[in-house]
Amino acid sequence: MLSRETIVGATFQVIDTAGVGGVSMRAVGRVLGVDPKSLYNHVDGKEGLLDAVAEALLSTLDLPEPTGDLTTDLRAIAYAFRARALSHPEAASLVLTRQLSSFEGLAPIEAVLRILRDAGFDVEESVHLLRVVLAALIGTLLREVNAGPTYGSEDAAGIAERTAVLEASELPAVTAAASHLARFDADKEFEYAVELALDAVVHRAPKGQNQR
Amino acid sequence: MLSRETIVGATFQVIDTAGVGGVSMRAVGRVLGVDPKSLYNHVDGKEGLLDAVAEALLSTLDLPEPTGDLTTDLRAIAYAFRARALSHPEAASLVLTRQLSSFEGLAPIEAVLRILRDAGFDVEESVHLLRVVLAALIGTLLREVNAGPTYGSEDAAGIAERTAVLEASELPAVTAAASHLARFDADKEFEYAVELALDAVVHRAPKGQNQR
DNA sequence: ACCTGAACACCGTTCAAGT
DNA sequence: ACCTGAACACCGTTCAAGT
Repeated sequence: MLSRETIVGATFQVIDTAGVGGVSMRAVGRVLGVDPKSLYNHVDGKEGLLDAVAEALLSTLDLPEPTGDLTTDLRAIAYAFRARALSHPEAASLVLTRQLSSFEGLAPIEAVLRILRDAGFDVEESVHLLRVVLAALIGTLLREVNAGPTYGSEDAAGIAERTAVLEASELPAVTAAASHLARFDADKEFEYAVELALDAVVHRAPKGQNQR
Repeated sequence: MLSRETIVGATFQVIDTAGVGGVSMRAVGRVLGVDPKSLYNHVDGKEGLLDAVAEALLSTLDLPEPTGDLTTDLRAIAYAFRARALSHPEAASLVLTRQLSSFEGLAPIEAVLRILRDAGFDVEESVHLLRVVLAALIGTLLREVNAGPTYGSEDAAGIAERTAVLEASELPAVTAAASHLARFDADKEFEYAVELALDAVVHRAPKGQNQR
């Protein structure tokens, strides 16, 4: 018997081997040895299936226990989110890109709002901060998964080639920065982004609270 | 006679009426009254066509004249970028999402690096800042175009409905912030994001420079 | 240099009929 | 309640043949 769960599982299988672009009702049906049309009994078309995949990914995000320290707690959530998104790199763009309205997506939001509230932010500013920080996180992760492992810091030949291309532009600032632009260390970039975002949050925190 | 230019133009037509999802070689061919296979003489398949569209959008970004003031100049670029991305809202996700390697994409990068360099940042930090700020910008705009006009601040009924859904979650911090979470004013969110990012940049700027 | 006919191997989805 | 046959209206792309 078919079920929503097994269908989502089969979709992960397709995504892991053929990418999100490889997902089709027919491909998923093939994995399950079932007619693609049967899927419609459990899932709301292809869009609904992809939403279900994104939700499955988010729902297993385990939120770290809060310590009471603003930056420690926000940082922990950011890293947990990244770990989850990268657990199926090919599926990451789904979580990052879909407008999720399900309950699944609300737990992390609750966690972040609670931390900000405890740090003394008022509700309105908390929502703004939540949105900017999340956008920065998503933008950073999106670049990371788009760049792919090809863009790693290892591949010396690739770096040399990209440096050459950048220098060929003859734009002075680009040329001067070429060797840095050609390199991309995902871990370091993420760390830099998170620390910058945390700085910005702390910088706006009301005084006399527990953030330091 | 067909040309790359007319093909890209026809694709914009398709995108503006049917969204990115409506783009197909056949649909573009139909607009031009031409066999879809003919497109392959001017464009590298569908992927290449979408790249060309994104590049066309970026290439008409006109960069504001620098004034020499760090925040003024970065802010001007951010707003110019947004205006361009939103000029064809349905096409925005292409510019925001594609890994562009063309010359077109380098001009804005040159501009930003030059501003950061003039503010006294060293090359390595400039590249980091460029990447974080761009990621934040992209994340913010992606949300904006995904949310769509539906999520405007006008629609009182929609806001009420979303507030109710959020409150139904019974998560305390989400409930407390429900009325703010249900609202989304794209202009204000963008402004907040930009000012936060600029604060973060200024905060890291070497002293004794021209940023103030 | 450019266009297209023939051809191939794909898609998502509805709906009525079966169990 | 679930599965599927028949059917429809789509896709992207290659390659050889035409002008």
